[in-house]
Amino acid sequence: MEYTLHYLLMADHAMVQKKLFSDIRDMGLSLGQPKVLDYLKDRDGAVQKEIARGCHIEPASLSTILRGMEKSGLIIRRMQEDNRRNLKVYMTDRGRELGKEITKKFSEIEKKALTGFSEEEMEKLRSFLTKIYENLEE
Amino acid sequence: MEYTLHYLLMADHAMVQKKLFSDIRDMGLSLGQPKVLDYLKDRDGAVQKEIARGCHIEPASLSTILRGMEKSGLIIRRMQEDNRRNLKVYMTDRGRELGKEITKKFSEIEKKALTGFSEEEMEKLRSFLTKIYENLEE
DNA sequence: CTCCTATAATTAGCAAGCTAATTATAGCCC
DNA sequence: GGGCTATAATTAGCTTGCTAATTATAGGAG
Repeated sequence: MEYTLHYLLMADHAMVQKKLFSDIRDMGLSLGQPKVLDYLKDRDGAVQKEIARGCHIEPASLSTILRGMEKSGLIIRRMQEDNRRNLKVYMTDRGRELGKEITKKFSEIEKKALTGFSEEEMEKLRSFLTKIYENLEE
Repeated sequence: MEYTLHYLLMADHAMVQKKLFSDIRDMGLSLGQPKVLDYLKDRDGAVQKEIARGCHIEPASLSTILRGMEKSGLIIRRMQEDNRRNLKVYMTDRGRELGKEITKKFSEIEKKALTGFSEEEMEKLRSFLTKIYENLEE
């Protein structure tokens, strides 16, 4: 049985989400939040528009996720005085703390996923996935 | 910038979904339906449980999708007389027709995604993605 | 200054996906 | 047969994600 690329991507993506789910839940997070914490890790203070692009979701989707994160004290949003349309997003201490756990969890999953891969194969895989993105982005 | 596997998978998956979206919409389908049509293509008459497993979604999620598909005349469900818990799912002519278009669409996207890949690279990619799934499945 | 357009974020309404709980049937053991 | 357990599907309630429409602000052209 020859699987399509679409099928394989879907399967892997679903599997990774599934692996994440229970731990995420235990941390009191929902599934959309980890990617935001991971993004903010190195870009604290980013504007919503940028975060959405970096997380590959629409600004409207991000808006809902951030509302929940703000409510549960993971981030705060501050309006920019020089341009009142922009909201910069900052992690709270709690957010930063959970962010670290998420990062650790991501790398655990990645390690397990890549069991048996040589250094060279990992590099190839990464370059293939990047190339696919670029090809479709046109 | 070194991206995590999780990030790259997420990005590619999101991009493929995005590419599908508009064409899917034009065919009158919603995003959950194509994978089911694609699955049924070679397995008409499968039982819901099997379809869910093959599509990497939960039976509960499939249930909702199938309700919509039955309502719009893409499939019919028939109870098995020998085991009244099982529902076999059959494509209608309309379903089969749209299934063919979906398959074509999938391969168009795949072709675009793999632009510049050698035959050997495609094979490697497929084996990597399969391996990742198996590693995580444990 | 006013109008027009562009941009950032949000809201509304929908589909997809999940878990947990429910319903209905099956199968086994006494 | 009666009662336990297992299994297939559905329903309920939630979050994520989308598009389309709305709100608020910015900025340029006349």
